[in-house]
Amino acid sequence: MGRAPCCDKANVKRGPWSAEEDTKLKQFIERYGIGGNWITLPHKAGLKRCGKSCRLRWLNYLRPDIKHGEFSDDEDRIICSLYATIGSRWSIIAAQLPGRTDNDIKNYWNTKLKKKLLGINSQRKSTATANHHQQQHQSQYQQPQLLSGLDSSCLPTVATPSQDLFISSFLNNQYDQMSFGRVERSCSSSDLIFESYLYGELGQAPPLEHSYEEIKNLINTSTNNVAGADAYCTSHDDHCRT
DNA sequence: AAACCACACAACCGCCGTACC
DNA sequence: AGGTACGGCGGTTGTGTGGTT
Repeated sequence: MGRAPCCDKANVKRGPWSAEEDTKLKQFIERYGIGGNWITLPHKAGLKRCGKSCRLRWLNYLRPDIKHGEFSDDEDRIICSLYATIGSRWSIIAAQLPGRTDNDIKNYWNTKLKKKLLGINSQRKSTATANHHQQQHQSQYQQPQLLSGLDSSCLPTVATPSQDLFISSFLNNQYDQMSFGRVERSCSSSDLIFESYLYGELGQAPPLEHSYEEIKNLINTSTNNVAGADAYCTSHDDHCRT
């Protein structure tokens, strides 16, 4: 038997929030706080929404300290560095970027940063199809824009059985537990550092122990290797094939 | 001008850990 | 000790928008 649903789905509004709902939620929380219970909050606030939906709306959009707009290069670097170390632990990554939410970072990674790493310009599918061979050529010789500009000090050291495998995994977020386990476990970075992330004791991305020069160099040639193995991301669907 | 397509981002879903009874 | 309710998380889906054909 599964758990009881958190709300009566038939009687709650779903989909995009209206300005009026935003105002109601914001004013209620500013006046009374969350009150320790998201499930009862919508009823108290006069909203026909699921408590979880209210929580998400507040945390990801309405909170006063939310930072909207473009990610800076520094933020890019921090995200890349942490992603390489701990994988898709968005909440932990978000904890290192004040004003950014896990959802924000996750979306940013999936839609922009991953492509930026791959050095793929956002091109229309039709163009991509028409220029498929040309793109393959570009992906082989074009340096990944982000990593080529990275300060190696911001990058973690990662020791994996196969560096090529790491590169493609890093780019595609496909960590394989059977082959090399979770990345933070195979890192030479200590568990202590990882714990620091967890408990938010560091106000900024911690100094990482070693240079990532080797990985950086590999990244520079990775698209060559990856494309050579026919394991590249298509420009239109983010799905990587091997 | 309309249809189509891809992208960006908001929102939802389902699972997990934990606190509480 | 076991069950329940809740918060939090990551993955996925839905929707609006703008560009292209």
